[in-house]
Amino acid sequence: MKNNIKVERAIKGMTQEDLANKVSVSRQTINAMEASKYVPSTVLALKIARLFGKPVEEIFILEKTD
Amino acid sequence: MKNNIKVERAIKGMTQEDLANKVSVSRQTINAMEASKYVPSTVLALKIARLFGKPVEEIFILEKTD
DNA sequence: TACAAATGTAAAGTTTATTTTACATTATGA
DNA sequence: TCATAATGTAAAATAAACTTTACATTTGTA
Repeated sequence: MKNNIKVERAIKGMTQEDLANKVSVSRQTINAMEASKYVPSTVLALKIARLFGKPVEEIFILEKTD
Repeated sequence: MKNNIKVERAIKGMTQEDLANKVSVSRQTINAMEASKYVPSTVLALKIARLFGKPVEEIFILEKTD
């Protein structure tokens, strides 16, 4: 699975820390997510999508290997 | 977070095991998810939503406590 | 009723998400 | 250039997802 968090965050002009605070996770979690180092929970995905005003499917994209 | 998996599964006429096989998890994982015993990963949520032909947000719903 | 399928549940184990702390590197603005 | 903000990264610890095995209960149906 890949994601567009970095792009959406840039559109909103937010830092990783800003986003982390808004969705109540650590900055490292955001950083690792942007680097696709792990798959976030559905709660986190829903919060991020809601914050960015886009559907989950537009931000998190399944890949063939998933 | 709550979810409508049980309802959507009934609409499709699938058993927990059917669904488990389709999204490559164990039947117990589906059973526990339906009982909201834990929050699934985003990959799993995307697979389930795709299978049901509905957006993630229609199947997984954030609550105030999230 | 009886049998089978479906569901519920539980415990132990493995894997993975997330936190915390800490430091190094990179960008940016005065 | 200097200072500071932002980002990258890493290791250790904790929490949570998910698996496997196993059994009990419920439900549908012949």
